[in-house]
Amino acid sequence: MVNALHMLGLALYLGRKLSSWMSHLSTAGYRHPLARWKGALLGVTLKDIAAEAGVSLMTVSNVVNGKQARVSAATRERIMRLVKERGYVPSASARSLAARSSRLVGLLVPAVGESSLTIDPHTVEVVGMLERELRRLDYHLMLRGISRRGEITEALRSWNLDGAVLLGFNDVVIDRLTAADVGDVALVAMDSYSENPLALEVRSDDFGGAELAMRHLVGLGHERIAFAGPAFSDTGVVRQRFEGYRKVLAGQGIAFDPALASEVETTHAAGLEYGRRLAAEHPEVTAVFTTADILAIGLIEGLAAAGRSVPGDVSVVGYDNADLAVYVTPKLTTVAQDLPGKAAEAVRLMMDRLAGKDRPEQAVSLDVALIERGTAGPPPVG
Amino acid sequence: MVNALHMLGLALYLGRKLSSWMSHLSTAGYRHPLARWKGALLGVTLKDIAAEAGVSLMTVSNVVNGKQARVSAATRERIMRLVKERGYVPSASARSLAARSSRLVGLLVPAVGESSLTIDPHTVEVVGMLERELRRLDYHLMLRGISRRGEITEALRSWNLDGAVLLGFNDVVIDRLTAADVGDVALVAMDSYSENPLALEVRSDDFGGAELAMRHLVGLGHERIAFAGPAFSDTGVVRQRFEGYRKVLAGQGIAFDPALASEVETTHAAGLEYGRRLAAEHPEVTAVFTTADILAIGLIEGLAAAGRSVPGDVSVVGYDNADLAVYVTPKLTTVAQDLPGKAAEAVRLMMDRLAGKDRPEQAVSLDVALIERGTAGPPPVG
DNA sequence: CTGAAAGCGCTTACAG
DNA sequence: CTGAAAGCGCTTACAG
Repeated sequence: MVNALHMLGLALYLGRKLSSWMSHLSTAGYRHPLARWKGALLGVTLKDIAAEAGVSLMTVSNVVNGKQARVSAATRERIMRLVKERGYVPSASARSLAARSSRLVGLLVPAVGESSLTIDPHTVEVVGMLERELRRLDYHLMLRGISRRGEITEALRSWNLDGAVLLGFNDVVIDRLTAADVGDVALVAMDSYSENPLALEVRSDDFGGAELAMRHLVGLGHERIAFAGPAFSDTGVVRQRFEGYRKVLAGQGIAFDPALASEVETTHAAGLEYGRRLAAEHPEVTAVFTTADILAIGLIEGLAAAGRSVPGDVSVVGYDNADLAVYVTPKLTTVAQDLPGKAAEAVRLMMDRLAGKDRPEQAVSLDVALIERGTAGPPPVG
Repeated sequence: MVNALHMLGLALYLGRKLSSWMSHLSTAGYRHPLARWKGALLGVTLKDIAAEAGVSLMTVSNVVNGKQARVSAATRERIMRLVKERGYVPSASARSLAARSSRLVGLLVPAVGESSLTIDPHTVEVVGMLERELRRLDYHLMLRGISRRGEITEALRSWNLDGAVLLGFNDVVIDRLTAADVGDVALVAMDSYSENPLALEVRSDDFGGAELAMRHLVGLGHERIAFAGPAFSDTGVVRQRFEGYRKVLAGQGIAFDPALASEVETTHAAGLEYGRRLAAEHPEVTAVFTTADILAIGLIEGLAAAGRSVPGDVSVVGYDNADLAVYVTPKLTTVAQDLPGKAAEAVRLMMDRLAGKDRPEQAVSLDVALIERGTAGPPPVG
């Protein structure tokens, strides 16, 4: 039943096409019909439009591409109408092959082996914004998980990408990219502190964000302040935040205690476990600066499980100002990044590069802001 | 400084290429060098490999595409080595143009005008899983926001997509798709209840999910149960859940009270506002079934603000089992969908269709499960 | 097992 | 303002 309907729809659609199809057959000689089935279905090409309009391919091409100066207003009108009527859509692969540009931008995201892409909420927003900016500029976006190093190059090459955004890679991965890998793709590395001149860099002021959080905590009167984040000994975003933490500590004459800096994964579960441990092992700590909201929220729950309340006993500052931050009680004090700015700058840098401009000397660094809510207060008295 | 480094890298890379480039110039006559700059950079083609190996284009093509039977083991070896050495990556656009298939799948998501894609957490997971499945099958994924109806067709056509997944569209949008729009693209409509035979449908058992939630609530002893979700008068997912709600009510001999079914947006803020209103206007309500976790969490906060506790005074059941559900206190009782199953089925249907199999008679419907946590309990006594 | 020819649907770089 | 030719890098459908 359903299949019958399906076939009916197809048949109706094919009706229109059939006559031109038949005549094509007779003039061009027999070619296995199924071989060109798809072509026949999707089929309106520049050539078709040109034939109907009685002009050359070139003229239609010029009209479609808006090279107005090259075509008279009259023929332009006529062609535009035909294009609309026949539902002509240019073939992007043909364009990409013939022209220098594919108008295709890759969004490359790390993928761990066989597991699926884990795009954190923070990244998702950036993806959505990138897509919009790029769509406005008439670029298309290709989403690709990268599980082996060589896949980056493959991705750039095979689809002849004009640009690509690297989202969430370690600095070392960016560092290792060579000119042979990159070719002339306009490559933007987001949140990277790599010095690789082949990549354009857009990031937040991570060092400054940590300073903001720490100054707030210190201003509130805290002295025993812990730090929690993933892999902060590496270079990169987390390292910067760690350095910001240490700098404020040093500025206050507070000695850095390595026992108070913990490597904690960016998950709720890891945060929870860390909270329990912290309460047990370091009861002297009155505040924690974390590098992610989700970690902070887990931490707060872990602290609560150990009988320590936030912000009464311990103050907590998160990072990212995720939606999540206002769903929990008390609402999370956190550092907000300028996500729209990040996306916009990434696209701007890419387009500048594509337009042949020189790479800027400095990486683009976006401002951050402290959002004071309910999880940071003065330390408990006594 | 940075620019100098950049140039240096480029120069080093170009070194290798330069000699073949020069000879090409002299034999082929002068062509504006910059015109072919990009080609020169990315440049290893089938032809290059064929020339180096001393065989024809076709032979290399056969090797690269794994048509083993057609090439002797010896030449295959030699060619494989060259391909590796020279870092040959096939041009996807050339393939797409020459062959019947682009190995490109579109991920089409509604975009409201100029605003950026809003991909809810639930959708993000599906995207990640789709990407992985598709990548394993050697397909690429194109992410595209759709703001006008015609853009669906444009997207399918311009990149000659083999398949596409429609994520988050209203049923009416799916309904209106014609064979001319779809062509022979393998189209999967996720979470759609459209009857359009041109789309393959994958969804959860939304009706059953509502039944599960409602039976739980009824079993706990509730009788005044409210329903909250967006646009449930439309067809589609939310409508199905609404019907499930009504069916259980009817089964229990409880009269449906339209005043207890509220149209509430799927946001925390809307949930919060709804919670306040519900507490004020319908103090008799002892339980609420909502169509989204985020709404449920807002609702719980609104209820709390009005002095009503969950689950003491009011029970709440969410939907989706978002990560969020366990971050709040008390943890959310909710209905979980089989997200990996959804992604896997979508890909399976698409591949079957691409392999020429008939469209299945039935839409694929995935099982749901009730996750009992802390927000649903017996109604207050008295 | 191997290859020469034609063509996919466009754009580029010209010449008129 | 308009168009004929060459070519982008592949695959298809053959013929040997």
